Amino acid sequence: MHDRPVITRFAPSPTGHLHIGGARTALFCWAFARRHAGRFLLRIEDTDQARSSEDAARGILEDLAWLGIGWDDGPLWVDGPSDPNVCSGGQAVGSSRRPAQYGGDARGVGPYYQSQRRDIYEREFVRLLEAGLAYPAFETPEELGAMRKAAEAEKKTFIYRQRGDYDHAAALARVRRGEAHVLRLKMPGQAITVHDRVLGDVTFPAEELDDFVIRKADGFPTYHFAVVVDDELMGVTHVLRGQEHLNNTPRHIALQRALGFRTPFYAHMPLIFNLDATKMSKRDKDKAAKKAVRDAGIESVAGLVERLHSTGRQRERAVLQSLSDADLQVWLKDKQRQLGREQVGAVAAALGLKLPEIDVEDFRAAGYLPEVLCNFIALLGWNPGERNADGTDLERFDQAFLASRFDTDRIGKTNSKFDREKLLAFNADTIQHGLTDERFAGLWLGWAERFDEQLATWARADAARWQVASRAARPRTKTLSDAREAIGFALVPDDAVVFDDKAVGKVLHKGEPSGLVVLEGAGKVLASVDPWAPEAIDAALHAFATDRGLGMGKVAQPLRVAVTGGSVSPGLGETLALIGREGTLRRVERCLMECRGSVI
RNA sequence: GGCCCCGUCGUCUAGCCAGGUCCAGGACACCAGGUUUUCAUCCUGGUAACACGGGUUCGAAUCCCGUCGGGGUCACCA
Repeated sequence: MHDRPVITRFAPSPTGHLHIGGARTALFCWAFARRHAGRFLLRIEDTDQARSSEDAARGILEDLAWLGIGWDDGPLWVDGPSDPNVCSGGQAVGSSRRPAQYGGDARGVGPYYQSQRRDIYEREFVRLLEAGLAYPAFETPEELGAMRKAAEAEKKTFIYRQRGDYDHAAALARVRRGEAHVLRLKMPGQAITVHDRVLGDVTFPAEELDDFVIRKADGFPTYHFAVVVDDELMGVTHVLRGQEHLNNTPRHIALQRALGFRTPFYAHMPLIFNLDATKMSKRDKDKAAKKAVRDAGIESVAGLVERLHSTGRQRERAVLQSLSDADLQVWLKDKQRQLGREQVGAVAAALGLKLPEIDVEDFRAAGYLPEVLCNFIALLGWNPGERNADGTDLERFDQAFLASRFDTDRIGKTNSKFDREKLLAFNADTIQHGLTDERFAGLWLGWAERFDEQLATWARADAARWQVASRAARPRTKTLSDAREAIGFALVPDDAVVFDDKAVGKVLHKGEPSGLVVLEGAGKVLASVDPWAPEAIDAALHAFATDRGLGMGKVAQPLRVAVTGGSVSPGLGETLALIGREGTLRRVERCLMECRGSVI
């Protein structure tokens, strides 16, 4: 076993989007395989017929691909990320932006959907049954529930054991007659020790181990069974998974022994929680949205749509309108009731609410960069233990670094809390110091095309302007989604600029000469600036300021207020360039009129 | 409740396995200054932790035991 090539696997169940915790598990499995020149395998555990869906499976593949966590074996993925500028880590597809291709069945150990492997499981069930290592059990769920309750009444944990009068031949006969039944594994009655690479040896006493179900009444294998069989058949050597699985491991080992399989190496990773120590759950988003609607005192769909109107988002609008007032009421009153993902998103958009990010898709929509997200989650439970040249701890790294250093020996044992502030700082740092303007422009556009149609349209209308916008927004941007705020003034029609009273009072009406006087003079200078580009505009304005013996602030702020309505914007040259000469002059003119007309 | 895991600044962590160089280092956040045409960036400085109690030892954040605290798990879900 020690000389077998390393094979790790990530095995999500397709019941929803990829959770950030799952992403870390996948990343670690991927990194471990890379580090040991092995293979990383992806398997879809869809043995729960009721909850699994093909859509969810596809979504998970896409999330992984976006993160740059490519898999060697598994479902084929050739579409590639829909975002042409997406960063890819690890087995990078390179700067040529070819579509990524992951998966396939080079070793011939597929299929990788468990629902397609039922004949394989069946063979193994028969083996166990014939060897007397597994047996049919006929209790109904109701009966089991009663037994559990009875045990509880005695303050004991219910442990299922084979009945003393169990008769294998008779049981098999009942099965042949077609009686509903499950299959259970006969536990060996001895303590089982898990040799864990993170936690060390962990021993579970025999009394704690029950004869658990390995095949459900519907004929599907349980998770325990499928995972053990598939890991063996697919050659998995190292199982890295969350600590919540530790208690399952003795069962898996018992199963491996019964089936004559090898036991892989195990490494159970600590868990990730919210900052407030609650579990990171999809419900968090629904909760936040519900609270916001209640706090805003909104009771009808129309009330929500009205809020949305000002921001002009068509998609969210349609989503909201698909809701009825009755739906909304029921949702508001019932704590348990949850809205769909799209609906929650639309509600948040209407209220200008930032939803807590839980799934990979949430972080993507919020404008986090995939390589930053990977960097950050890698640090939750793992640390390279190296220093930078300046003596600080090395904590910023890319996937290539992870792939070259990652191992189980530096995985920590303690659970961690997900600090979004630090993630945000990482993201901001990468955007501001780790990207060129060109690359940022591409990433931002890719993001807009997926999440902000209005911005994307504006971007496509004028490529040169988009370059300026990117240059202006990048230094003030922490996530791709807030870059828009930095240049939002440019998307507003010239006559719709709203002048902030405070700003007007402070920079236009005060001073000697007053802001308005300076503004008028600056406007005249601007009329003849050529070319209309940031550098030329800045140069002209500096000359103007020097000429009048004014500090730059005295010139910049009145202009800023005149063209954006407020006192905050990117550099003045960029700000004016984005608005255009015509727009700038019109805005200055309009400001002069309005503010002189209403002298305070 | 049974079983299992864990316990260093508010948060992520380095240090622990091979006890002294640790009155505990870094990062994020926070606070105070500085640079700057606004904002952001950037620079400088600061506050802040070995859960508690016993051992072992010349010496313990590091080893042992106990207490307390947190988490996981107890399904025909994965």
